Amino acid sequence: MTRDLSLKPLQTLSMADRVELRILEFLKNNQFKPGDAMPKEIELAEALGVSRNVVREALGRFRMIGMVETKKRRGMTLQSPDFFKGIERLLEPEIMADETLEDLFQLRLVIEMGLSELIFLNITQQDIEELEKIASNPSNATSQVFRLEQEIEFHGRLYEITGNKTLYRFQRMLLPVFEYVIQEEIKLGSDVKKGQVTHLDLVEILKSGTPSAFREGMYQHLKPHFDGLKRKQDKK
Amino acid sequence: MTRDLSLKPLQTLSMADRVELRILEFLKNNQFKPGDAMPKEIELAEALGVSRNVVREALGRFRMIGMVETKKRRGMTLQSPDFFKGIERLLEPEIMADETLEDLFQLRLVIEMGLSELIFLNITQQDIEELEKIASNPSNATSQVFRLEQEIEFHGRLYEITGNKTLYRFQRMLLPVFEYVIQEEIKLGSDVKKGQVTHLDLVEILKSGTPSAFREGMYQHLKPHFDGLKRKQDKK
DNA sequence: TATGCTATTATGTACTACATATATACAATA
DNA sequence: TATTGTATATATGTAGTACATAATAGCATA
Repeated sequence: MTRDLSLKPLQTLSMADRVELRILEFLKNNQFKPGDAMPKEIELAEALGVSRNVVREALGRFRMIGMVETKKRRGMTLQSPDFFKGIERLLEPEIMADETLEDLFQLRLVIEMGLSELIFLNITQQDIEELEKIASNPSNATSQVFRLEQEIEFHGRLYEITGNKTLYRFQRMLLPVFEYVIQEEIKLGSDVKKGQVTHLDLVEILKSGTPSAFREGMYQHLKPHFDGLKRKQDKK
Repeated sequence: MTRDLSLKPLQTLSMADRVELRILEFLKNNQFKPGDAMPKEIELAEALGVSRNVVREALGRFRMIGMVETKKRRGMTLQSPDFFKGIERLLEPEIMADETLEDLFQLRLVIEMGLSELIFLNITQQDIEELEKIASNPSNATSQVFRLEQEIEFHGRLYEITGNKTLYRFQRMLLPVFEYVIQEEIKLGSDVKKGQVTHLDLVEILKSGTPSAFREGMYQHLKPHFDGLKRKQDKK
């Protein structure tokens, strides 16, 4: 008879981990808000009974996402985090596992399909004109490189229009992944077709259409990518 | 005459920053892949001509997103990053700026609206049955707390069905924000109405409908939240 | 008033020493 | 032989000290 031996994961947290939690707790309990000044590293270290080293390691994580800002003599201040700031630099498609790449590629498609409501909520006449200008650029017809550039510019503008900075940063972060995956697809010989619905078509919908219609248009525009997903799925 | 004095931001990167870049470059150039063993801390420090301290600070950032894993005597190995692992712990709505909270709340709505294609691509008969079971739970009728629980369980299952781990983790990460924002809304007295389309309605669409129909259903289901966005927008 | 100097101070970096955990090998035991 | 115990080597984890660096504030100076 074999019993289940999975007793306990028993993950002992490192000092830095625990310090991280304690600092977070401290900030919450004392109702720190963005802009507030934080205690000095030494004070934290002494209060927690650990070396300044460990405190710095914990603080480094906060710094990484912009949650604390440090200036030389002035000390540290709490800030509203910018989650993607730190990650952006480390996102190297070449190093990542294929599954993660695939996940992020899909995530981008998902978000793009969901933007519609926010866009219609915030778009101005000027936005539409600018989008039209981008979409009308004849570079579209020439090389594949230029087409990719326009692709990025057009869709980037859509994110900007939402007025959601976090969202915008998020898509900026995903850009390298997107490009990388596309390039790999091209290398593997699958021809990346253009969708039936062009950027200009999308602009037309923005002029007089509904969020719902825009979603459908966007789906058609992205259809080649969705078809790609479908093919991969069928293989399994 | 006033000239433009904005010469240069002149952001001097810290040692740790530069070490971070160098290590990343090193990994890329040598085609490191997830699972590969990395050089020891001391080796890196000596090779780069910096203290082990600085190397550790840089490595700490990699560790934070699970990009390197360290074991005691064995050293470090490169892994595929899990971006949200490190961030998850630090995401404390109480501390964040309202704008960021609002951004993340919107982001969740956006993703939810965009899930449709992935769901239809992956859903199984069993998934549908489980969703129906969740949606049929009578707790729905009772307290607001139970309703929120079901809400989380139902939507969480939708993410799982996509088979996209990154996406699933992402929504898990956003959960506290979502709950927090909802609670704040309730405190402020705005009655959080239920959408016209219920979870059971959504299940029906999954049974025989199309991705497009599901998107529209989801919009109706989330409509109270979108209306909330609209109200805020109108105030400006 | 504007500039230059100086002292102060909190973070940034370096270095050393030791603690801790674990892979590996080998011995001991049944 | 297979399992368990023991020893050792080793890379990371933590501590502590010292100094470098940058930025603030105050005062002095032109």
